[in-house]
Amino acid sequence: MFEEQVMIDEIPPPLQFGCLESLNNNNNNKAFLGAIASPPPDLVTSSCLGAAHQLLSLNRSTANNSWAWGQVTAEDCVMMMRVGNKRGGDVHSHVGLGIAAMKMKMKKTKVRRKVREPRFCFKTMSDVDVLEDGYKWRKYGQKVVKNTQHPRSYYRCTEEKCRVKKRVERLAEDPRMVITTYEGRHVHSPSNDLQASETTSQLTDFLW
DNA sequence: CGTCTTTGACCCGCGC
DNA sequence: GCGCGGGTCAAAGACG
Repeated sequence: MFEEQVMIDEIPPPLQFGCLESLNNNNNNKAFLGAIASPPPDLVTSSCLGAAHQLLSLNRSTANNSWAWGQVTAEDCVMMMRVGNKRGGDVHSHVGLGIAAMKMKMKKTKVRRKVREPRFCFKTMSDVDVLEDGYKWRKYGQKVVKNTQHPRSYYRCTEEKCRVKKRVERLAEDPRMVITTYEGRHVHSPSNDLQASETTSQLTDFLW
């Protein structure tokens, strides 16, 4: 689940993060999650500035269907995330939330490295592959990945100038689980009515 | 007719 | 250098 992106030479102390919002998705078939925490200062000043706040981690609390405060390790600096879900009739239940732990590696030598967009992923149990997240996506590719039975789909945000992408694939071990990986950050607000109808839409500014 | 999906080809990074 | 595999492109087709 964790994606190795870049490494950190110095391991900062664990960071605290908290849940910004949590709704039971039985509530009108909508569920939003959000979490935020500060990136390690040394990352912000690094040449990997864009990636300094892309580390995500979230732990599900026990039985009350909410997202609890948790501790982020050096690898798991949480900035923010948002998971939207609005599809009448479809059954989605967020049973787990993964992290694309963006680990920054600041090599002492000058190694040219492709700058990667912020990226995170999460796992959702769902009948449908593409979860409604408030943004409009255009599919631009599909690929069968080795050692998996299910193809991986590639989507790009349809908004002009927005370069956010997402990958959607099903877990090989459990086809009921959908793994969605977002890459990049939206430069605009969600496009559909999901946000407008959301009672806690004031959080949207925080979230992508 | 415009928009979106499909799908084979192509590109490129990485490991050997 | 070569082959493999993941990611992207783009033409063609489907659909509303």
